[in-house]
Amino acid sequence: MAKSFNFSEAPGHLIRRAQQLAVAIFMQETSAFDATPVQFAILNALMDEPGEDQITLSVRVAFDPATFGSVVGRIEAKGWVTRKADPGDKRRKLLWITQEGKTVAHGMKRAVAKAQQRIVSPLDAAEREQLSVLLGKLVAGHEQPAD
Amino acid sequence: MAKSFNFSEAPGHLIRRAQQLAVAIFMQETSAFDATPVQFAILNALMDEPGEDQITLSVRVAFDPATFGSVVGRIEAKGWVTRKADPGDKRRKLLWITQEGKTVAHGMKRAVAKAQQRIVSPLDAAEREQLSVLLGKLVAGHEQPAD
DNA sequence: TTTCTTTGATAAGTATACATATTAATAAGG
DNA sequence: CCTTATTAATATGTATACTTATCAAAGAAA
Repeated sequence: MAKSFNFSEAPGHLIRRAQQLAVAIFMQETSAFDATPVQFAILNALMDEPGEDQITLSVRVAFDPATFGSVVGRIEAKGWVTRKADPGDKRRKLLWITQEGKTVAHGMKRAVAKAQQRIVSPLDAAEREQLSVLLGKLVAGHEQPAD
Repeated sequence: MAKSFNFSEAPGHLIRRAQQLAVAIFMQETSAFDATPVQFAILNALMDEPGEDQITLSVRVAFDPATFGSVVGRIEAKGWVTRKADPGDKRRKLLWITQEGKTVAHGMKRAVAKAQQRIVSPLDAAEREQLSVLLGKLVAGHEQPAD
């Protein structure tokens, strides 16, 4: 006991376990749709900000830009989004959600909301609020500093 | 605003962001070693329970058994662990940490501990405790039930 | 303008995560 | 004892995540 690192109580381990659970629950609740959490997040973001370029959007949803392109390629292949070169800056590719993409995203909303509820279902209302605040503070605290 | 799902405040998103941060910080702090969080976790677990089989160990550290084998393959290639068939049950492969593996795991301990501290550094002592309790309750609450 | 730097995007390579299928071996039932 | 069900492990295929490299297009500086 003394020699090894106390793994199971480390914040990193708990966070990783929580992430596992969150993804698993999301996939269960949205199994009727052929979309991953990442794919839903992109569709969802594009409903608010149609015509955004990939980098800007990836930063906003906190996804790795390098991975982002391949994810977009997949949902583009499904016909949910369209990529168009920006006439003003030929480096940029602007993203637009299609009608079909909107239908999918809209159809998933209820299932996603239920998944989010299920994730925190072991906690009571006060605890859920606490957890959100703490995680929000944790994430925000690491955002700016070059730490 | 009304049409899209409020992504950024959803527990799933906050958990995912926290996980991103936790891994990034772990990798920064342990950059002097050629090991990932998963690889360290396996080495660490094997110091407590040498001679365990892969499935048992993967369950204990909450890793996917299918992925586990390939991870073990990589740290075996580095000479940190050894796989030996169980004479009593030829299906099972028992894992042993090598002296070299122990040296690596021991050398990483301080860096890993620092990483864990940095992860929760935006929170004060009371908040860290709260977060651990809440995440622990959340994870535990999803463990048994077939939900 | 010409060169230097930055930037959007993609490509390549490694490491996970997980579902599903397969194989070999063991356990259970009849 | 033999057929069936389970189980440990591996293999396959898809989907991320992130690093580094590369390319082309902009922008800035000289």
